[in-house]
Amino acid sequence: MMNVLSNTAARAQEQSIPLCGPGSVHDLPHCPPGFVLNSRLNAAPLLSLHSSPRAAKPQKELSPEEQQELRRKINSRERKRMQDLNIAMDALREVMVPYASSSSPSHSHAPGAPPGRRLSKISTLVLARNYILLLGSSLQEMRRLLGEVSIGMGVSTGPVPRLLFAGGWPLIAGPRQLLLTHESLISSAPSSSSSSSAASSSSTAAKCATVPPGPMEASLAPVHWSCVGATGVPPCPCGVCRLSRFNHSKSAPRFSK
DNA sequence: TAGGCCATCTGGTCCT
DNA sequence: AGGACCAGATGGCCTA
Repeated sequence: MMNVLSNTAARAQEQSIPLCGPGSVHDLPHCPPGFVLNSRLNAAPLLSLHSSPRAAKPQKELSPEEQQELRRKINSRERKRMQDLNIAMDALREVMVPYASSSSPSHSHAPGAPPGRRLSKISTLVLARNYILLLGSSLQEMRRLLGEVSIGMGVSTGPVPRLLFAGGWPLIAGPRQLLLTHESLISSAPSSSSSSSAASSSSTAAKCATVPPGPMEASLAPVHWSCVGATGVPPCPCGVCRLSRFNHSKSAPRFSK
């Protein structure tokens, strides 16, 4: 694990050197001579900030230096954003890697992730989602067993935690839904799907018939732990379902920052 | 060498 | 208006 993580950090550091070259916009004051310049930088000059199709609005006149400075700021923000995203992804990996390594290769999505290798982003996300679904179904099963036990003992709500017994276990569907009940989740299911990133990929397979209609239903359905094909379930033709069962619900509004 | 994965740049759109 | 978010393009690195 440490190897994986340190390797990740090293590689990230190595690759975080922005592309730069003569006349290009870069944040680092030092730029390796002969560094390969992204051809797009040549094709799309920075001054296009000025003449974008969006320029219907009156744009403030900017000197080339100001435009360059603005572009630097924007690039820097974007880089920071992506680095933060990667930090979060690493944190998620750290949680998922032990789980991933404990399951057989055919059980994790990760077609390209042999054991011992860092989980790719897509593998990490798919694995995390499956893990959450498993927890959901385990919880469901636990409730059922507790119900049977308490009925057999002639106890309605004794030592059994009320929340658990009543099915009121807090289910988290999003930052704004930290304490929702089962029922409220179901009623709000269409608007409480995952992030917009997942939503964007979901748009490609809205007609997928092999996936459940909503997040709650998905969590209640039995979880398949393998890539499609190993379970005997015919694979969905869409690109996402090839990776795992995936909920193609309509995209949710963005979470506020 | 092809393909997968990734970081970065960039322009567009949406939100505050 | 400025920032956040997104997706396309591009090129580098790594592995089979």
